[in-house]
Amino acid sequence: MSRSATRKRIEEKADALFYEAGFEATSFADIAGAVGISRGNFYHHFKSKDDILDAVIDRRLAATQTLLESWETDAAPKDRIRSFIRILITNRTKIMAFGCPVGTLTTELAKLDHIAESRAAEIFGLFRDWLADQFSALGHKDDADALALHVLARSQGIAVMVSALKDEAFLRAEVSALEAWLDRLPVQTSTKD
Amino acid sequence: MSRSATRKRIEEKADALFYEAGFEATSFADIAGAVGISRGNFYHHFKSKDDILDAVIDRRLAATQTLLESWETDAAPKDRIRSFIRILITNRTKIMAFGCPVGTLTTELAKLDHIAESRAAEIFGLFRDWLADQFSALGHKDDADALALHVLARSQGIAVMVSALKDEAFLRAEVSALEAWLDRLPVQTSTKD
DNA sequence: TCAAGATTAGGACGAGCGTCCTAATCTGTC
DNA sequence: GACAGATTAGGACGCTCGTCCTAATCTTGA
Repeated sequence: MSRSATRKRIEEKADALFYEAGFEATSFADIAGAVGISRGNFYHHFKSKDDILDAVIDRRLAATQTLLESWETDAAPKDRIRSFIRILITNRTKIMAFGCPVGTLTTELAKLDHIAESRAAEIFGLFRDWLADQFSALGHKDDADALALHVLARSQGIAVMVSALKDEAFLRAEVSALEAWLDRLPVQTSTKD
Repeated sequence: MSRSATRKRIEEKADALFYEAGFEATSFADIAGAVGISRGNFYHHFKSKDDILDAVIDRRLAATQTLLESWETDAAPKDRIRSFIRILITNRTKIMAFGCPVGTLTTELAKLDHIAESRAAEIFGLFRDWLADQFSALGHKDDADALALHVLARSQGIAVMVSALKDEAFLRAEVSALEAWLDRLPVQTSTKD
């Protein structure tokens, strides 16, 4: 198999395992077993475990970019923000089992005092900036960033609690509450210009 | 040193290390080094690593009970809930570095598929029930539990985001927003009886 | 004082970890 | 068809893990 194809398959499986079992708890043997290659073959593609983590974070950054761009088709900013909130519903099964992939990875890397922590947190940065753009478009130029962080925090809180409670009704109730908050948010048309 | 005193010291250090480095990443050698005893001596006090985890969870359950009881001195239910919210301010340094001890432990144990996950989640249960009692006292009998979970989720979200952002200003802003939400919550005096 | 039990230190154990090396196999080019 | 380089499998490495064992030391009560 070609170098790039194998690399990609390793990244896919590593991504899933880091999410479902955690970075520390996932061994080379686990990834190799999932991919179906030998342990030794690994170092032809990645020179260390941290190297795989970097690739996984790159992957997630790219996937996030693609996701955000796909929502640009929603004309109204509020609908775009709603698309973000709705991830919780779309991915509810995985979130109930393993939490949010972004939040849980940054949390784990923070405890491990891992150099890649800040890069993992950049995924939050993408969501943050994109959400802030939407709130700006709603006329909330001054507090766009604060509103973006508020939505992120609310979403993270729901993810943490639903993975602890394993309660889908709670998830749906809190998502509805967050959407209601968004609906109540006044749309300010620019007074100047 | 007496058996109980050494046990207690082990529990204290294990508790701190599980919080700051994670359960999986903390080894017996780490705990032994922190306590100042030999590795081998461990098994006179705890028969396995899971056994220490159980003791740490017991410790946290008891500490949570004590904390909740200490807030019973606040006469008004809203002040009691405010005491809960203010943990985020009080423990801000540790939360910024390591997240919430309850949320991060349950998240890690969920990924590890560890038997103790449900016991760790019981700590959330204590906060949940206590908060629900306070909302009931405010006259929100029907949605007391939902309101309790809402406050828990908001707090968890703040903890996750602040540990990713390392931004105390964000923490304070979100705590203020949550307190403002609490202030706006109508106090309903019972209509029957 | 001395026996009995509690507590301790230190190391052995098998297994698994991340890493690295070597040799075999595959793939594509002249 | 043969050679060169890419790709692979498999195992060795040094280390650390959780666990367990044994022997030494301390504490306590008769």
